[in-house]
Amino acid sequence: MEGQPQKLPNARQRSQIETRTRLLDVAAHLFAKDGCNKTTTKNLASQAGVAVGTVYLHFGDKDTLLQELLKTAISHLKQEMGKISPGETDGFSLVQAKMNGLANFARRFPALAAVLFDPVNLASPAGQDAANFLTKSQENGLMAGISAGYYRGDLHSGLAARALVGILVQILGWWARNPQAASQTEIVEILTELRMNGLKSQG
Amino acid sequence: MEGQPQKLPNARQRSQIETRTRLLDVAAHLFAKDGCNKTTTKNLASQAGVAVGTVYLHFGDKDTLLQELLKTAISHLKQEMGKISPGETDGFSLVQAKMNGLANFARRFPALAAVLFDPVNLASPAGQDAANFLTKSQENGLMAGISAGYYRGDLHSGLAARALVGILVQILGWWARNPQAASQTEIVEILTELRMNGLKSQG
Amino acid sequence: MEGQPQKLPNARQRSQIETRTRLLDVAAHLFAKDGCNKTTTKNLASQAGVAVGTVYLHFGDKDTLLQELLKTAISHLKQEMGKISPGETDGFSLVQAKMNGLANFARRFPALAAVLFDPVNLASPAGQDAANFLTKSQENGLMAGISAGYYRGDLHSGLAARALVGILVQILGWWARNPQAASQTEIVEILTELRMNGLKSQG
Amino acid sequence: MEGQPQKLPNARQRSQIETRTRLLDVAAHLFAKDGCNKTTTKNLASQAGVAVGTVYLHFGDKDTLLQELLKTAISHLKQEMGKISPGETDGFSLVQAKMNGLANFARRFPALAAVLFDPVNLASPAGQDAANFLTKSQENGLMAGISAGYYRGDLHSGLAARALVGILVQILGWWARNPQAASQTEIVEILTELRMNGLKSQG
DNA sequence: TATGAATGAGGCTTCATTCAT
DNA sequence: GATGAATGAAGCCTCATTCAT
Repeated sequence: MEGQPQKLPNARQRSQIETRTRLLDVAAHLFAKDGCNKTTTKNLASQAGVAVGTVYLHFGDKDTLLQELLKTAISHLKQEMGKISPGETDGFSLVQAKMNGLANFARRFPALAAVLFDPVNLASPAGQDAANFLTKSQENGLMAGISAGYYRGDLHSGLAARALVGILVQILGWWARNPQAASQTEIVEILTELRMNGLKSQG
Repeated sequence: MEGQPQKLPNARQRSQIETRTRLLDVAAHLFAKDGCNKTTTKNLASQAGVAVGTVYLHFGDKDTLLQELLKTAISHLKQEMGKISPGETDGFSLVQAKMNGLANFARRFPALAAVLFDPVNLASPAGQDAANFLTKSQENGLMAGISAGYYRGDLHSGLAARALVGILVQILGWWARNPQAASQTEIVEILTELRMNGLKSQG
Repeated sequence: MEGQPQKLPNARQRSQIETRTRLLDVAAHLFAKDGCNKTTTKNLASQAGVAVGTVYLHFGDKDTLLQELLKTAISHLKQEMGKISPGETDGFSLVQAKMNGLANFARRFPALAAVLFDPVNLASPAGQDAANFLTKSQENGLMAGISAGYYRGDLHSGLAARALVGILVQILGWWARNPQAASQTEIVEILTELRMNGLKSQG
Repeated sequence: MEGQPQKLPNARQRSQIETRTRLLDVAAHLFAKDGCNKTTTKNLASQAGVAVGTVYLHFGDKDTLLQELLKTAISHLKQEMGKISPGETDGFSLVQAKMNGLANFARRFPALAAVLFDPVNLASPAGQDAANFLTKSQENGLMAGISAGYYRGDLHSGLAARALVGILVQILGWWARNPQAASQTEIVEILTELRMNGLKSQG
């Protein structure tokens, strides 16, 4: 090995443990850019500097790779949401903090966010868990808000949760792909306002 | 002749326009059920009781067929929206009427609605027009509302329009596929409320 | 009929007997421009202002249509060659007269010439007759020339005939498609010279 | 293992380069026999003992495969022509040597010659390079001959080159497909004679 | 672990031809 | 004779996946 001429670092030169990580990383970026369906495993492999077979060695199939990606995304999202001060109990502040957590996730992991907030992925079999998590956590938040009196008691929480996920997918998925198109403040503001006050003027 | 076994009347016996209509109808249902990408032209043709070539005779290619479908959907949607009484000027009532128009469309043309409110279709080249129409009409509504003072003047209308489209796609697309899962009243209510008051309790 | 509004003359308005002629004419031009294989029967029919079925009514299939075209071409060619004065007995003058006859044909019927001198057509089953005619007539001319002492007695006439056909296909087929690129005089000269003296300088 | 039935070594056991070579070889023979258009990729693959995908793995598409074939043919042809003694300066001998080089190529690589001297291929987009090479090299030879005084100064070299290519396509293309129908001597003789003296008797 | 040539089912599209009107 | 919607075999190409090295 020491006799080898200098090369750009490729898969062999890097730690094997890194391979899996790099594959996930490259996959996140390609899936974010072109979508999972339009990203071929061959392209993914070559971008990652490994052979196609290696992808299958690590993930079994493309679907599992997507699942892993979504799992990772959810994990980072949870971590971000976990940073919210538990003292936050005021309705508006709490929602704002949550929306900020979501936006933080999208800003820090734009590729993962683009993959997570991609309706195609959420609708695929591999995305069931992620979709359920998003819907459930929205629904839980809503139900907690109802219990606490922040939200109307007659709210159809399932339906509302669905709508909220739609907003997140549309806004955060877009923002993750176009971070320069809006500031985090704007994103958090629209998400919070829409949830708390709708669009109506504060008359 | 009398000895011949009964034959189903084949496509050649049916009129051209009937075939085209049937193809659009079958395509709408298949695209609604499985998505455009997972619907093969062969399957579409056989479900419609015609040969593959017939699909291409009528639509040139799959993309054009999708476009036709979306055009039809938009046309029905516009028609439904056109029924709104022009006297409706009150903010809440107007929004409610609009949401009801959308829901009417989804109820009356569930397959077309499922195709129209499918993010994959809206993101495809064939869906550009439809996507633009949806976004523009949301944005126009928002700007009219701002002018009329119903909505906050500092609303980032592009961002808000995006969010609203996300809600429609999520709620109406889902409802079109699962009409039994919610009543039209519930759908209209959540759409209207979310837009006018957000989710917070009317305290 | 008299009550009909004026229309561009289409198949119905023209004599039915003309239909066949028009089909042959349009086919000649399309085959000349794009080749037989790239000309679809649908396109042919629409250019001729008739329905696809009509093509099949008149010619049975595409191959037969090509055959008819080649037959017509050969017929015109023969007619042109028949104009050569039977008194022409001198070797050079005779060849020149023949080459001029060929060039006349190509000039007067450029589309037919382009179809006839198209190697793809000559190689197709439908072109066997035409190919044989061309080769045979070249060979006959050569053998006559040999008998008359104008050509070398040890000439491999089959081989030479093949070469001559190659020249005709290449030169006349090209000229038929690009009549402006060379004058008839130049065409006749090169064909005659090549045959009589080769390319060698007259030293 | 010993219980396993004997298997033909499949493509996977063979080296990449071997497969590519075999594909080119089989393609050359099929294209020579039936023409490129009538050779299906499926048939090509099965004749080569590989799956369809393998063809596309190696060549991207059918056109590129044809190009490779033509490139190879030109390369062999150039090699053959390169063997001509540079001392050959006499007009007749030089032409004879060149014609012999061409015939050597056709004799040694009959399939490639049949593909190269196929007017359909030369007219296709993939054949542009090859067609240009053939025409150009004929034209160069002619212009050199004119300079050296071997050919008439008033020769329309573009037209003459066209005629010469026509002869080569017709004679060598045919001979490559029917090697038994004429001896190399005959081929070289007719090509040389036609070019140097035409067909007339040496009176 | 890693490789990457090979696989082959399956998708989209074309077009010569038919046949009921 | 004429029509033209319909047919369907067949072609080209893609890409997730496998497996011998």
